[in-house]
Amino acid sequence: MASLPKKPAMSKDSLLPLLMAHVMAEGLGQASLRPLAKAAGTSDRMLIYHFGSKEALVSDLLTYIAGVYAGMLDAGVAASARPATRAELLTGLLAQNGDPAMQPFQMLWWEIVSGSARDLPGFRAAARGMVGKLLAWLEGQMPAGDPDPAGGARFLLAVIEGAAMLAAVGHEATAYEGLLAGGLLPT
Amino acid sequence: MASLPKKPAMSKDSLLPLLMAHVMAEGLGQASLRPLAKAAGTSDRMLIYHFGSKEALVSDLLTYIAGVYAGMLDAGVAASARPATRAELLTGLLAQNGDPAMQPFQMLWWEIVSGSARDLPGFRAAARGMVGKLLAWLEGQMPAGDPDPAGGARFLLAVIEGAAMLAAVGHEATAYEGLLAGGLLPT
DNA sequence: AAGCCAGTGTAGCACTCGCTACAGAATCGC
DNA sequence: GCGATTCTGTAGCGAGTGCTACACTGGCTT
Repeated sequence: MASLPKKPAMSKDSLLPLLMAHVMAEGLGQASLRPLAKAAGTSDRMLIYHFGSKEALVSDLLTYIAGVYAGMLDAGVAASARPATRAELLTGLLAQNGDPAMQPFQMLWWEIVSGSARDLPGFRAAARGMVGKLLAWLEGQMPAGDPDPAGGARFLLAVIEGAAMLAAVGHEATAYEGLLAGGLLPT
Repeated sequence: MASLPKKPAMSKDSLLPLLMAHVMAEGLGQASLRPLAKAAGTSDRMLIYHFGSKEALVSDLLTYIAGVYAGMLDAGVAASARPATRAELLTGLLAQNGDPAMQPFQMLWWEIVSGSARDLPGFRAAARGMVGKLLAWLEGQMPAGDPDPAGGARFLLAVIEGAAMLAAVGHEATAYEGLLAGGLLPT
């Protein structure tokens, strides 16, 4: 016999990817149980059954999303070529953030930041974790001979997040001009 | 007799400050008509009457908030002493952003950014306007002998917004270390 | 076989949502 | 005067909210 003690046709683990997909497309704030359930092929009844409450569902979902994000970064570490300069690294990061494929994630990210600023349950932890993961990844991406990889990664993190925010409000040109004036982009 | 042509006991102009106060305290996403009306001393019925729809109300409210923000900056221009160096300016900005009194506004700001990223009606325009105003103010605040006030202001804008985001997710130490490593803070 | 219990569907509850219909009240131009 | 216009209160609608009560299945243990 296979080792299925009961008959769990669905579980948190099987639901979370589907819920994440829906939240990516529709947003976190507007997500209510019935649409979420429909996207996951279940009923609101079952979501409450598995997660206990909507609040717990959102919290679990944020944790899951943070994990997926960490996995994406880990996968990217193996694939990407180590840049030679900070400017080169920054250019690549900006290009990646600007990629249209990343936009749903960017939208979700600002919702998470907003929830974190208001300290909604689960948001702060997820945001902290994702930033921490990004920072660690960034340290590993710093150029080989960099004099201060740890500090430099933190500096670049602040800069790219600032640029991302400006882009989110339609000031991508301002961001570019700023980074240029700061001497952070290749000449 | 007083000069009341009709009897406009209330109007958009009289309502918007009260609505803004409520939104500052409670958040923009959770704001629904009945609580908003209660905070403004009216009924949901009247809010719809004056603004036409909730969407229009939010849009008008964002425009109003952007105006208030611009006014605050203008008032600050007259009062503040011009800093001598970029590092000094940045230090002052960080201190201001970290001020607990600014926190309700910071929370609201990230909600506006989130709405702008999703392109909700009115959000992008308000966010753009506020950033534009902040940028202009920042240019005026740049040190007297600065070699590139325009570019420098844009650079500082990206940096402080990145630092503000990191602070919003509980990474204020990371932001500080980054700015330090970037040589942007006084030694 | 008997009982148990995790898992699931149906129906519904109490509530809030944005918005509207309808009726009054006050003030205007005529 | 008197209709018209502007403003405001009461009541409610239809839809959606998170969540629950209840019945029922099917496989488990004993």
